[in-house]
Amino acid sequence: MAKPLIRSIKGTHDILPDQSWRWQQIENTVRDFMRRFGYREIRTPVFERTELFARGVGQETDIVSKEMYSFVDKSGNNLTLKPEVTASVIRAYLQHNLGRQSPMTKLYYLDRAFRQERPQAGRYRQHHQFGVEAIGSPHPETDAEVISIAYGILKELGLSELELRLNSIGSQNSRTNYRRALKAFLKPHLPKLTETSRRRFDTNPLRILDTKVPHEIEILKDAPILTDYLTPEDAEHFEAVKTLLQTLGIPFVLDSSLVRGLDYYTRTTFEITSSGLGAQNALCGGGRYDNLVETLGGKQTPAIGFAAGMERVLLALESDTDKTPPETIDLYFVCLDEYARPTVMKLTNKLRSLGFSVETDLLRRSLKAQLREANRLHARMALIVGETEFQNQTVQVKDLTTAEQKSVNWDSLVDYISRLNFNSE
RNA sequence: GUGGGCGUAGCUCAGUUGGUUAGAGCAUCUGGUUGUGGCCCAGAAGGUCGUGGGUUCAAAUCCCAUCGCUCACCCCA
Repeated sequence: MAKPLIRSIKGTHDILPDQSWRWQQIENTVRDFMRRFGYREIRTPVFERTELFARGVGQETDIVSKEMYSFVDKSGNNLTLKPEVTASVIRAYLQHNLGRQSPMTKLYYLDRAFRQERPQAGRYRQHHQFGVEAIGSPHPETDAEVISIAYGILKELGLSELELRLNSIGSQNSRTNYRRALKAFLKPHLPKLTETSRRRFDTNPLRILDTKVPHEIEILKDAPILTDYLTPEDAEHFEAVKTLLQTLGIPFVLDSSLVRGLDYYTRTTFEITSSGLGAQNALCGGGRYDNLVETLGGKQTPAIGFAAGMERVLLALESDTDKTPPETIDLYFVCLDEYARPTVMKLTNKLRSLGFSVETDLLRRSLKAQLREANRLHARMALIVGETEFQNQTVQVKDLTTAEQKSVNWDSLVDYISRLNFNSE
């Protein structure tokens, strides 16, 4: 009767020491990139009032209507593990009046999101994202800056085979025009459409463009194109974004079917995909959301942002290269004598406080076992204290690459080690 | 929610048409003379063959169920 093991929740994963160094690498790159672009970190709680997402992301979206982890707490509050982070960031922006401090607010985050979908390659129930929100400017330079951050980070992380897909879904007026045209076009085809598409015909016809059903894609080939229905202002904005991207040397392809599943988007939408990622090939998605701040109770404030999926970045990187972690330590302190242990601990901590990475044996194992361990950890030097050394107050310092060994007094050990140059590999 | 594939040691996998003590490599541990790592050699430890039923003299192997993992649809990071 073995006790049943408790496993991690489906669609969630432990990040073990073998992998965590990769995550740190990405996080460091992101943070440094954001610093250079002048974005400051914001951290928001893992859960929020359910209403925030219902209002912000949109009641009709799949995310809100069927994928959220929602629950009622002991006080009767309706709460939800955040399924995306933009709504939380804007909530915080409004709650703390960040817009009053300066007319332009540039924020970034490293966070997690939760959605109860069926897991598959590149899609998990808990996933990690990094992203930015640039709040306050309606101008195309902001769009270009945000896109260039997304593109730049992915490039800097070492990804190739990237494709930036770009579209404009226009403002409210453009979409009203287009919706009318699209519905007129689709009406005669209605009987041939799938049930979901027929439902969307009434609730959200633009989402029909997202279909992956072959015969629907065929029908939609002749559908009116949204960018043809943009108001002059929206068209001008879109042109400016494209020109800026060209100036910045960022290649893109136009994709008029790029609608995206969150209701708050306006004007510019974009996605960066990576080939060789399987079905979930979007590394990053984002766009402008000029009405969200107002929807959440603030005054009309234009904004744009993106979110990138860290798990997918990792997947894409692995198919690119497979580097091994650069794990190595400076010193391994071998102790063979029971009475010497306190002294060895003291010297070890002394060296650690000076910045050296030092390991010691915690299992009271044999000399042979300890040296084997030192070797496995790729220690540069082994320090050995046995009965003789303890009595003489010395340490054997052994270079593990050359096997040379030297006796050094306790008093001069720190000096001796400090003089060694560990940094020249 | 719908479909496909897969579940044998920590990891990667063998396992003949059901047949007796279920194997290998890597990793781990201990030794190869008394206090010196890597390479090599020897040995050890580690598995209720995902779980539960069924068929059979006999099941890792066949059947059913269940759970888990995985991929795709859908959706999106």
